Amino acid sequence: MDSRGEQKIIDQLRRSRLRATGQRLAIMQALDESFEHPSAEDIFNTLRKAHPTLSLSTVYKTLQVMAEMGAILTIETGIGGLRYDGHIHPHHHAICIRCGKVYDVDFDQYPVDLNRADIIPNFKIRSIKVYFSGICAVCDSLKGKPSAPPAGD
Amino acid sequence: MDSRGEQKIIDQLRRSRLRATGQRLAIMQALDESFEHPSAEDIFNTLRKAHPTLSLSTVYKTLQVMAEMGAILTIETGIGGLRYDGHIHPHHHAICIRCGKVYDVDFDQYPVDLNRADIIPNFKIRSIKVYFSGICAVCDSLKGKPSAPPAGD
DNA sequence: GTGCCTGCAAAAAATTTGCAACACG
DNA sequence: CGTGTTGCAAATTTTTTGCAGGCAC
Repeated sequence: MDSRGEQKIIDQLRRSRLRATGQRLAIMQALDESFEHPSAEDIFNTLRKAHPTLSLSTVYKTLQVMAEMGAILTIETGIGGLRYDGHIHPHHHAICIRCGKVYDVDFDQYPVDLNRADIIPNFKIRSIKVYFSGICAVCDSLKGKPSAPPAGD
Repeated sequence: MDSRGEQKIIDQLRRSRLRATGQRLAIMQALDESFEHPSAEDIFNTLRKAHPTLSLSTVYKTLQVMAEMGAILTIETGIGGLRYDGHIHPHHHAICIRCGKVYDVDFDQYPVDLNRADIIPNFKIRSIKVYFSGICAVCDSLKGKPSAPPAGD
């Protein structure tokens, strides 16, 4: 493992007084290489061949720690559990409410103001998330129209 | 129950070819009257006195149906489960990642373009959600700084 | 009446926790 | 070597499902 940011991750962990363990580097690398917005279980399954002793609960704990550090992003799909994104440059996500797949949306395609620390008095904003929720092309081609006109949710 | 929109809700259900049952009206009314962004269980607990036979699974099913109709909004907090909002005028949400409380943010305070059906080719957008995630005033006053500088998540 | 809905209980899914053994620094 | 981490299993939390009876239309 020596994806573009191994040392950067180690430094980031150290700065947070956390140890740079093999599990953490493996999980970070898996996220770095995936563009599928994997769940904790996805990551676990990806890594279990190369790391047979890795446990699912370690994956959960590690993802939590990294999200708290700001090293990765969490994506709430509203379908099933949380998903994770190792690519933290500003961008948005489009989530299919039928199949749960998550697509990236360029920030430049839908720019928003990221420096608005004062939206709510005394609320310390750590991130602004924009989700486009709807039906993806694949699902839309599979089924007919829903009974009610799409809106909300 | 005759909050401002009982008949409107019945019509909305009918339009979706759904039956207007007492449970559905009660749940809708509870959402209409709450500004706490309740969870399914919150709603269940609110209604159980007046509706002793109401079941939690009915609450889940009803909320799901209403979200699909676009009659209510779902809020993914990333902490615990889904939360619901009966007030569907355009607005955003700020979520405290420590206590899970959800605050409303005026749309005018942070306007975004809601008519961008073309962000992703062939993706049918049903809603655009903007979440501000961070630490609310109450939680911030309770604890000192975290070990790492806030960012991401 | 007919078929959609509900309630109940049980199952599934998603995540957290306690604790002894282990390894990073 | 001491303390943060891990792995394992069990516990929680959140949501879904199957099915018989009930109610809206």
